[in-house]
Amino acid sequence: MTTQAGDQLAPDDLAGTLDAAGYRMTDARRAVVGLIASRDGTFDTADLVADARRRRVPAARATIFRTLEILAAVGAVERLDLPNGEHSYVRCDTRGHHHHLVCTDCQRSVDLEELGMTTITADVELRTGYVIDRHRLELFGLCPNCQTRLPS
Amino acid sequence: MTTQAGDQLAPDDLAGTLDAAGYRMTDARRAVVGLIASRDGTFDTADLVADARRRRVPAARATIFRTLEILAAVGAVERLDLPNGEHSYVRCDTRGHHHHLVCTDCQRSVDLEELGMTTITADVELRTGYVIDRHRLELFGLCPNCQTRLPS
DNA sequence: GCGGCTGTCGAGACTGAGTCTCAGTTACCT
DNA sequence: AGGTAACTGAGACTCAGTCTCGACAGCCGC
Repeated sequence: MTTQAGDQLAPDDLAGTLDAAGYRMTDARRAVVGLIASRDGTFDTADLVADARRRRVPAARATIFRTLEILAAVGAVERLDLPNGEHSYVRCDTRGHHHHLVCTDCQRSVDLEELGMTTITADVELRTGYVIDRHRLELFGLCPNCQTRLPS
Repeated sequence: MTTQAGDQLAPDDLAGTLDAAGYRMTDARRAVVGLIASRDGTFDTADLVADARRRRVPAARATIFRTLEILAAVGAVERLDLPNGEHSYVRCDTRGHHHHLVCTDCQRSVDLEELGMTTITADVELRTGYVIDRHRLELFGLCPNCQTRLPS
């Protein structure tokens, strides 16, 4: 049910996913996927651009943005908004509807499936008359590691 | 428990809130609060800037941004991220922890208190070992009005 | 294996939300 | 009423994200 942030967005799977969705597997895309795979936790576009430059990976800024957009579209990556207002991305190790629990210290993230939100949304629909078709839930806290590392 | 988006952020209450928090009540701030009060549903900074210009309200762009920041700090307004990635603000008719349910068509918003998230977060803590100290939950759907207005 | 069609790429210009600066103004305390 | 610190407006600035366009390279059919 939960997936550790370590096991992976296998680049090969992704190639298949992109292919199936009608996208070409190019060097630049492979490179960006590689950069993302080597990241732990959340990251933003500036991180990737810096990584690409540092590792002399062939991927221009615009391409990184474009690839991220595609990866988000196929659900390999998700855009999220940190509590501080910045927004960043996380790898999704899970496909389909899920949520993210992000460590506010080390940024490491865990995917969470099925949290019983349907009960809550049904209740809200009943109370308000709205028909709910989408929700965004993000959880933030300290991961076990950071808890021991940072004795509050 | 739910609060209709119609009854208000009374400007006077707000003056009190700002005062208590050590902020001065200036013409510009009163003006911005007025603009927000006359808005229904979510809005973004561009909306307010346009309103201010149209209504010849004395509030410069920078001041609108600054005031919005303060109002968010005192909880009179909340910044949220629409499903389309844009981000905007909503008036909070409720103080303290609550969530927003936003109509994806007319943008009208309803405040929701206590949705039983503690059960969920406790469960997640148990499963993951994280200590959760914050979450963001936003619900999107069609309000009763728009449901009848837009026979799908 | 080889064109050719088309999707993609890189580089850099562009856009626009949000921030910052600074000199002038104003709310509020005494 | 006067002093002071908070606030304001105007406009310069920043920087994430988008767009453009000529060059390039996957991938399909032959």
